[in-house]
Amino acid sequence: MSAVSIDIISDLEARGLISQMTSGDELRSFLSEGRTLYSGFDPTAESLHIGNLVPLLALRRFQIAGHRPIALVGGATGLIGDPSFKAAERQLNSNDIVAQWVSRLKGQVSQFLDFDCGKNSALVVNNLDWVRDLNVLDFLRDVGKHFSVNAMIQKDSVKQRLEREGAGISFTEFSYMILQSYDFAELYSRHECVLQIGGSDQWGNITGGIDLTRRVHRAQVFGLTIPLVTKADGQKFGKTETGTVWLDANKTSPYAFYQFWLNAADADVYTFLKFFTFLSPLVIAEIEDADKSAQGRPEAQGILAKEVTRLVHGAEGLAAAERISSALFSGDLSALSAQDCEQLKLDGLPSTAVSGIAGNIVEVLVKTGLAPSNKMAREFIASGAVSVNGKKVASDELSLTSDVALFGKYFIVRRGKKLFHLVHSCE
RNA sequence: GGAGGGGUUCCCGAGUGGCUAAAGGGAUCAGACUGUAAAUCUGACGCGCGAGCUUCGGUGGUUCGAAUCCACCCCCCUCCA
Repeated sequence: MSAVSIDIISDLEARGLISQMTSGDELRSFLSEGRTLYSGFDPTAESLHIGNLVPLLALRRFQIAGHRPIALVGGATGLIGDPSFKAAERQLNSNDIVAQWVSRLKGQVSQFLDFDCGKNSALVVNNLDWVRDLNVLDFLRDVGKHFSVNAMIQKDSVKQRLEREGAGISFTEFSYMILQSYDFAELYSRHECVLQIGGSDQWGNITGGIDLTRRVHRAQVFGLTIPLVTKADGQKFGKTETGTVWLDANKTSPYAFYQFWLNAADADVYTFLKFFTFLSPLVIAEIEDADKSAQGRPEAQGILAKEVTRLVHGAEGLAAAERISSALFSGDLSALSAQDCEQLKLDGLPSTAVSGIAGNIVEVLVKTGLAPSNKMAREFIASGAVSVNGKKVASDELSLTSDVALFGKYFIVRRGKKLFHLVHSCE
């Protein structure tokens, strides 16, 4: 491979994306030529979530810098379950389910990488392809022999499971590290893959792979980990009231996705820009300076939401998200066309179909989940928190009838500042 | 196996016969202020329009009346063996 122009390590450093790496200076000079690297994604759900985005985008960053990324989908490791820093043993998923998830993740992972750019075109692989036919005796003799249990039980990632009483760890999960290590060695011999990246919880598994590759192939390979995304207020990143923020548009709509980023705290937003966008650290610093000297609303959240939504859901997904957002939050729903209303539903605004007359506002609030009970619904109305089609609801007696509907059939019900629900009659 | 302590509304945690749907704090939600922020302030926070109804590990009991007393059972923690 040829020399590369971008010093990827410096870029990652400037973004705060490096947690740990093996032999730093050596790795840096090693990367002055185009190399092959990989990161793994285990199928633990039917979709990746925004936490997976950081290593995924890191692969992309390496690719842009001239290296060849391999996205490994863990069809084999996903059958075992990574115990790293997990408090308890995991439930095994069936072969069918995992296989299904693997094919979904392959698709998702692929949208972030370039598969047609010459020498550093990306690759997607499935470790089941080389683990499936491994036989137990060969595995124990050829691979297992290189691992010292004494060393394995020293790893931080499994320590609490070994020490905490009541938790425990099965042999199955304990073997996970070996399996992942084997991947690295295998990718080295198959594709000259010399670097593995991953979240900081993967350090133990990565160093395991480095050791194995050295022993089996007498080759030096490297590892680099990325910090976990944390929030300034100490809360867990990537969750909302409704749960995990997924990359799959069917699980988290582009609108909801966009809103998630738009609501990033000031204390987090510049870090997120560095982590989740390809804007240069310099540009991000400029944005930060501008926001600081200006008063009022900062620009950063808007830029972040725009960039990440476009990255994950494309220009169309972004357009939909922006359109819905401005319609809902401007309060002026009169600008919406009948088609827009239909579109809102498709774009992922939570919606409920009702037959005939939608009914009393209290019932509607409960039915749509905007209020947990009639009592609460009345309280929300009394405190002026509810509006229908942009008009504040003044009485519990309001009925949603066609004469107050948009285009005779749509009601955009709002509770509080940011919660919307589309009610539409279905005939 | 022996001795002690405990299980209260989402969480922590008061409450030891009526004034207790149950103090206080946290979380959450709403309103005001703002930037669809933060901080702050106000309010709500079992269900019911309401009279009222259902809650305090479980099941029975005492009582006009129990989260509070009694019996048995289940679970958790500490100390001893």
